[in-house]
Amino acid sequence: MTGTDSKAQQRLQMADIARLAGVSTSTVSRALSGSSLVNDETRARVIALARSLKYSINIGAQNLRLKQNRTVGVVVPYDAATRQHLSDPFFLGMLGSLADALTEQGFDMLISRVDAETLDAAAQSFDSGRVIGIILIGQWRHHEQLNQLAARQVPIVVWGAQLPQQLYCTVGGDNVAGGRLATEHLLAAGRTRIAFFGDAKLPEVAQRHQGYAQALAAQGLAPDPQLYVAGSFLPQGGATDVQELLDRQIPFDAIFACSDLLAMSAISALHARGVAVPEQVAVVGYDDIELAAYFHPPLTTVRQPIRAAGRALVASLLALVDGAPAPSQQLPTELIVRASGR
Amino acid sequence: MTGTDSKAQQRLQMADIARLAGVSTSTVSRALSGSSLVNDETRARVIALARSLKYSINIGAQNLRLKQNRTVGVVVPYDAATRQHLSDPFFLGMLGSLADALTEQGFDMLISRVDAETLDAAAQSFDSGRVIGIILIGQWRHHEQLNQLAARQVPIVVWGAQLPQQLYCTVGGDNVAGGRLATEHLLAAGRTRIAFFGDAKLPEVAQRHQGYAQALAAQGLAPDPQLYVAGSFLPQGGATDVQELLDRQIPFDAIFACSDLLAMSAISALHARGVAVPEQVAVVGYDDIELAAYFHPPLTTVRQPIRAAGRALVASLLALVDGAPAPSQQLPTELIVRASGR
DNA sequence: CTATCGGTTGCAACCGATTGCAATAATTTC
DNA sequence: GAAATTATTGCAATCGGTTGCAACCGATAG
Repeated sequence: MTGTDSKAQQRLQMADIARLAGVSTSTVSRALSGSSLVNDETRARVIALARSLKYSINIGAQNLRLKQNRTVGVVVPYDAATRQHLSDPFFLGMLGSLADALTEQGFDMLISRVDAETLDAAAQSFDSGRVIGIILIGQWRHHEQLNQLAARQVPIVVWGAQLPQQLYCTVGGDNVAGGRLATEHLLAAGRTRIAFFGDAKLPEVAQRHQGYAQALAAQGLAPDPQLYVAGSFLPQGGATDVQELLDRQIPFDAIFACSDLLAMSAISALHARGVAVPEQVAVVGYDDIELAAYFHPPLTTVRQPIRAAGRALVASLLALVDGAPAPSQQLPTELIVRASGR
Repeated sequence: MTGTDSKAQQRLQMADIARLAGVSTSTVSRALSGSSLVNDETRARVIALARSLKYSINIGAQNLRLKQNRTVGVVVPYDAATRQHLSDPFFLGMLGSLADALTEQGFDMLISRVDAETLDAAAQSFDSGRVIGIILIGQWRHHEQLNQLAARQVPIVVWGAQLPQQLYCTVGGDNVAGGRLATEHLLAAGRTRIAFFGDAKLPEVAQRHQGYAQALAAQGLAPDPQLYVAGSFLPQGGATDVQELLDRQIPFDAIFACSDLLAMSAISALHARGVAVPEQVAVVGYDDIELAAYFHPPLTTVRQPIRAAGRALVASLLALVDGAPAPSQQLPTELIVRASGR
């Protein structure tokens, strides 16, 4: 049996402290909450006793009575069909940043991996009063479901792209600008056949592609559909994408990859085929994960503002919970120039 | 204000469903829990009503009444001094694996980042009844504190190395074997000056070093202290380690790095200095993160059994919670041979 | 010596669920 | 047709805290 019930071992509770201190639970409660309605001497005695016994107030009971809650749900959708992890270090960074921002505000973080197809299940933790709101990392293709949740008044903030007719609040990087910056950099390096790696069915990628197209257009170039490769976000994605281009003998002199992982595996595949990076093919990634600077060659990439993102997501969610409006926002992205994109 | 209190918007509760269905809360409770004490027709009506209103039982209240709890705390210690993330993808993998294992068993996962120095704070979520037990990733140097928690009967399972006089339960890879496998592989490739990258103050690393020494000894070699470099686990760690060896002009023809991240950044630094990998210096990593296979050159590494680890950690914790003994265990590690170690 | 007052404390109701037990209605048995 | 049995349902206590209100204390004032 999965032992979740009481079991023999009694947990210490307020009544125990009260008995040992020779006062009522009311007094203990007041003493521990710092109410001015208790004698200083009594308070000191109670607090000392509680501390020495490592007594800690039962948060469940307290929340129930006070109708409050300081837990936020963080949902990471995953693809149940392939049972694949979101193995991108970018996600860990985001998770860490959220954890920092939430801790800073005194909130706990309940993580759930939710089958991307039944996103509705995520809201259950809200309906059951488990969490006061939900932060969702990775909007993927669930625009419609997210709208429904928002319409149901579920406080929810999503990391991703801002879309038309969107009822929910998003916080995201400026993907169009990111795509433009990356592409402009490659163009400035004299590259013209720039391959685009990323699945434009995902809103964020679509926006990056838009920036890519803008930058090309500014040089009087049109995106070549042959250079668009909608590989997956899996690590091996970049490698298979490269292979596809080479196999189909499509000439290219640069790659803009929609994640650093993609860029790294692409570079690795190029090396394996004897193609020099950046001499023959320049590569720009996206995210600026920590390893990017220590890759070979060091990765030129578009930095996502992870720390700011965590704070912004949390701030927006708390605003929503308070009934305040939380407008979607875009955080600035920045091109980090290293060797791979030259 | 951080909006955590009730607010105007009333949450639906059982009494509401009861009123709308024209029955008492007792009946609603029984209907929803599938008790045989309600008329089938009534149950159907109540369930339909609850579903259509998206009513979900308040878990806090239910837990209080039933004295149960299906939440597990996952603690990731971090270094408050440097405020640095654990940016290793290995951690994300572990987190994902834990999430899977816990979800499978119907448990929720509460994540906290705890200042590594005040690990005791982690136990607070247990003392307050928030979680039924704690899984800690990364034992670092907190052996003593962990022992104290275990002595206090806090159900806790740690991912890490098994140490003498240890009161708490650990689940870990077989680090000695891992270190031995890696080193044997390098020796078999004809390397003899094998540098060791990793801080042996960490128990897991110490064991890997032990395996390393064993493998050397089997060939009649002794570890050269000059080849031991206790760099940090940060991504740039490998780079600085390499630099140190080169600067001090210590000859070496191989590196055994205690994480793939370390290995990758070391390789990258070697490339930058014009040292060919694996021709001049062979490198073996540790963890087998997903990117390892797509690195250039593809990384030879010791695979940590992440999926099994998640399941084992959860199983041990649940055993502990049930009052059953949970012996520490070591999971087998495996050498994954790719190009970097040849 | 009694009324008043500020400082402390405890009683009891309540948060939203669950469940033993009693009450009621429906059904069976004699 | 009355008694006994069974099927449903609701009442009220309970989980571990919090808090309005009343009670109590010694002390000061009149």
